Amino acid sequence: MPNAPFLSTLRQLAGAYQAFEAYSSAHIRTLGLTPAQFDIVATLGNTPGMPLKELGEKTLITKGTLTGVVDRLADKQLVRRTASPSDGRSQIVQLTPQGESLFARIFPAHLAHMRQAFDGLAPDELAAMDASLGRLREAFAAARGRMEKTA
Amino acid sequence: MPNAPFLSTLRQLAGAYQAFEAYSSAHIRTLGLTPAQFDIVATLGNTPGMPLKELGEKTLITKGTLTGVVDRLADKQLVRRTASPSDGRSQIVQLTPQGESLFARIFPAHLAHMRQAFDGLAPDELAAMDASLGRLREAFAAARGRMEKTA
DNA sequence: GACATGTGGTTCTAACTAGAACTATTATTG
DNA sequence: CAATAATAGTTCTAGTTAGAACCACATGTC
Repeated sequence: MPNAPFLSTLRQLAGAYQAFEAYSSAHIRTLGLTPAQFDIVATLGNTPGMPLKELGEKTLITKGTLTGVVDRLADKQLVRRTASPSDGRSQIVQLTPQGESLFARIFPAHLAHMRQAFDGLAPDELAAMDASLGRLREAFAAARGRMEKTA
Repeated sequence: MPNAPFLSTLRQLAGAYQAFEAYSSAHIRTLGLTPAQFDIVATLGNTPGMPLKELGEKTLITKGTLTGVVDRLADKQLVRRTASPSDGRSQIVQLTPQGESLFARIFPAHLAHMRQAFDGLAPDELAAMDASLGRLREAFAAARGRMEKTA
């Protein structure tokens, strides 16, 4: 076990993410959305809309999944699809008026809820976490790049 | 945006976890298992087996999900359920011989694969990440505790 | 020992998930 | 400009996911 110290880091990463997810999504569900749906509403808020492709990049949701999530939001009248004028393949997604008003109501509430979790953490500690996590992501991305080259 | 520095930390956390998941699961799939299935085989490896409850705690998989994942592993003859002698409600899960041999084959391979991602990271940097992630998880767990008390 | 309460697992539902195959449109290249 | 390759979305499949309702066994209390 001690000969693989990075395993501990992986467990911590999974544990921290899981704790975040549990804390965040419990609140989001009380607001009537799933985490993925909230993610999309939050990303579209205060924007004129964007193509599905861009939405997928920002929310880290892959395109096959995204179609279904957007479908359900459209069923709820929170979101609308329109054809892109510049690209015949592309669909622009934007909030409907109902979507906008939901965003205005729940986004600040969720922000406040998340802020509470950070109460005990000092700003410089946050900055250190930011940096650590960034390097961790870089490491995985770089390793993935090496892998794909080999394969 | 700058008035909520913790949002950046959340994005980094999600991004780092996603990158880890993508890197890890791409490899696991080439080994013929899903990430959840690998998690269970890895947890049961080198143990005499354990109740579903304990397996769920170690893998962070909730019990409703766990039943299905174990079912599929049992279908593949990698895992076996036996009734607990001490508790009539409890099911002990353990690797079959095929499961043991699969574990012996793929676990070291996956460990080596993961180790590559940490190539560029210094040991003290790893230790710092460990500590940061631990505090982050604590913060969410504490906040969740406060939430449940209020609700 | 009856009765209330708690706990381990399963089942059910609705949703998310990645990945692969597919369609339609756009870009590239000879 | 025709053939080819690339890209945006959708569809399909198999699996994971959380949460709630449920069942059977276990533990507490009186």
